[in-house]
Amino acid sequence: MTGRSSRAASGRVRMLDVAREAGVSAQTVSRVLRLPEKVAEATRQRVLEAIDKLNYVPDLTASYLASNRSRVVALVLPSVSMSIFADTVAGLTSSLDSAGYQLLLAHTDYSLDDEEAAIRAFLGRRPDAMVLTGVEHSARAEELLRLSGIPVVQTWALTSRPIDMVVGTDNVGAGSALAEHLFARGYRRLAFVGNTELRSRERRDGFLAALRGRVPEPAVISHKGVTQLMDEGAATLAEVLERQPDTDAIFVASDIMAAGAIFECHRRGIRVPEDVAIVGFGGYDIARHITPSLTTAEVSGRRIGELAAQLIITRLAGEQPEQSVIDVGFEIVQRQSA
Amino acid sequence: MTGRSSRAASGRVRMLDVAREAGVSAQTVSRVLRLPEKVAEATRQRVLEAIDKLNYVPDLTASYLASNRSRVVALVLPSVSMSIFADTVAGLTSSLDSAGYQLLLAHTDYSLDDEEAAIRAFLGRRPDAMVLTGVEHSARAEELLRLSGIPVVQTWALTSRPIDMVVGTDNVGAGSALAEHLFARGYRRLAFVGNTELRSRERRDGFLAALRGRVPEPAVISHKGVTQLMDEGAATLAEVLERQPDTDAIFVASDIMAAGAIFECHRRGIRVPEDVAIVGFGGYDIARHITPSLTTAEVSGRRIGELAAQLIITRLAGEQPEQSVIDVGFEIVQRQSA
DNA sequence: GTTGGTGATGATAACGCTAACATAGTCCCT
DNA sequence: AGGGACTATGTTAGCGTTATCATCACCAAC
Repeated sequence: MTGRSSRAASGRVRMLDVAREAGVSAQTVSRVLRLPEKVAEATRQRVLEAIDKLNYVPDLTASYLASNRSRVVALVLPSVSMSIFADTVAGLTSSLDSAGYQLLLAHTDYSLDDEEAAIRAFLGRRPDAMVLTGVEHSARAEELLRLSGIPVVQTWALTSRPIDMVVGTDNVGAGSALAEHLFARGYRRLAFVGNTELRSRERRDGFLAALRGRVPEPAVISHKGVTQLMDEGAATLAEVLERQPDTDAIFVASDIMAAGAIFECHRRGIRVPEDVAIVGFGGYDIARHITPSLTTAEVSGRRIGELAAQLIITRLAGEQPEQSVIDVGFEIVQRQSA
Repeated sequence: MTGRSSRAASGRVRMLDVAREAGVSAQTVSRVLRLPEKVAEATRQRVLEAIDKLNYVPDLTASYLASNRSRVVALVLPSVSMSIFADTVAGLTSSLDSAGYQLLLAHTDYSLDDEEAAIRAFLGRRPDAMVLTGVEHSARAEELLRLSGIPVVQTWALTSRPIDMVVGTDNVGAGSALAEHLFARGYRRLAFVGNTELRSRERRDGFLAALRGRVPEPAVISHKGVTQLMDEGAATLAEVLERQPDTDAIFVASDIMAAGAIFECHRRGIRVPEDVAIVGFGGYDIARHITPSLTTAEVSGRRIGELAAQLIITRLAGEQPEQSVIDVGFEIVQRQSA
């Protein structure tokens, strides 16, 4: 048996093997897979049987090379301990799956350098589109994305000058809405707990701006950890109470951390909201379930994912979406904790 | 300008463009990328400058086609609302990233048919390895994986006959260990809450087997939902108490659901563990933080991910790992809830 | 000064697929 | 009966990379 006569060197079944089995050309097999309505019923059946018999799995890598469509969407997340982004991923995949796209995943550990590396590595896979978290990226990363020419969706935050498209919420607005909520309910000695990401900083800025001049300057605690959110919540609660013992309300920039803070209050015998009120951000399951239940700014992560998928699908179909900046909004949900 | 003379039809920068810019052949550019020590220092510098200047991003798709190595690892999870699997994903990616592999992700919604579809789609991307969750798969899926010839790691459960390799824990053993724990602490009117997956069924079987003949047959509640775990936990608690009002201890097959059950107890004024004791499985953050803290069987999801990555890397380096079945064990951690 | 080894680089032929064009057959209209 | 339109299928030529082998310059050893 010489050279490529049957199963090529790799030993894998190729389209040509299927074609021979079915007595047609490779192109017809390709058509059965991609444009079945263009192939006569009888031929199609024979080809499908051959595919089944030989356990043929088309090589999408080669398909990309020939057609320039990879049917892969790349997703860059800050962290894969993604309780926080799980809904977004779910919304994204459920929409993309049905359109035949697959998901390539990377995480950045909240570092712009790591993000650039991830984006660079992703571009080598020639994805049809890319989804990023946040709107803050290295200049080089933005340049590479622009040059790549693929649709790019930034998520969770908003910006008037997206790389391409953006689906998110107004973090500054959410921060000030929560500030107003706490102020209206009579809290005056406030504190903010968040991390160093842009989104968290925006919530802080909105929070502080809304309160400026009306209450004493709130304490601001910033933490860098990203993985053990509940632990961080517990630890920062302690820090807040040490730095500003008369604090009567805390805005914790994530529900998971806020839950950690509430649990720490339980352990210390601090009553929520009587001794200290707590509000969160996100709208995760635990906010509804925890006792006391958590007042929070709800954002639909799932909807962000779905809209991002929709934008991508529209663009890949060659159309222009109506808007390239979508604000999914937020809702202040009042519960027991504040 | 005719045909391929400079930037090909796609408009993208190819290796050949870099080669021309640097005054070398494409093969030399390829070598700079893959075997830099084989290229003279001066040449290498020129090539690197050209790459930088042209913003060249190598096409890994074409690279795969030529070299038969994709440097992609595919991961199939039951659900991407993956609070449960987040640690495994983290362990997996941190090990694989540094080895230069990228991660392709799909979810199955706990359906074997969906899993088969995901596996089939993945194989088309020609991953260098595949990681599955659980050890239960459709016959066709197993066949496709065997035929593909790539390393396959099944995770979280154990089996003596893996498709290829497996890293997990003894779910039956964990179930019976928790049963012994509850029995030793004097609980006699027991219940089990889990879902229909094999891993959950194994925990149930171990639990029931350990108790058989020693206590009245425990109530068994099975649920199918998979996304809103805390909601499920709350709902099934209600169901347990209705079906078997004198229940004094419940084994809930996942910490997240167990937390949901504890929260429901708070709401109903049921004291844990005085009125009803609760134990979970997993060892997630919330088990430590919730009040009362949750007694559970801890399994290191992160370690599962790391070991899976290690097995893959070993195999892709052409070596044979010492064991193809790795039991990461579990640890019964006693806390306040039982 | 020939031989042979070594190190750096280049030329060519795949890898498995699809786009684009080519061909042959069929049907219908005038 | 001839022409045009359409349908079903085949042929050819890449897509961007790397494996393999070839080439060439240089130097050491005899």
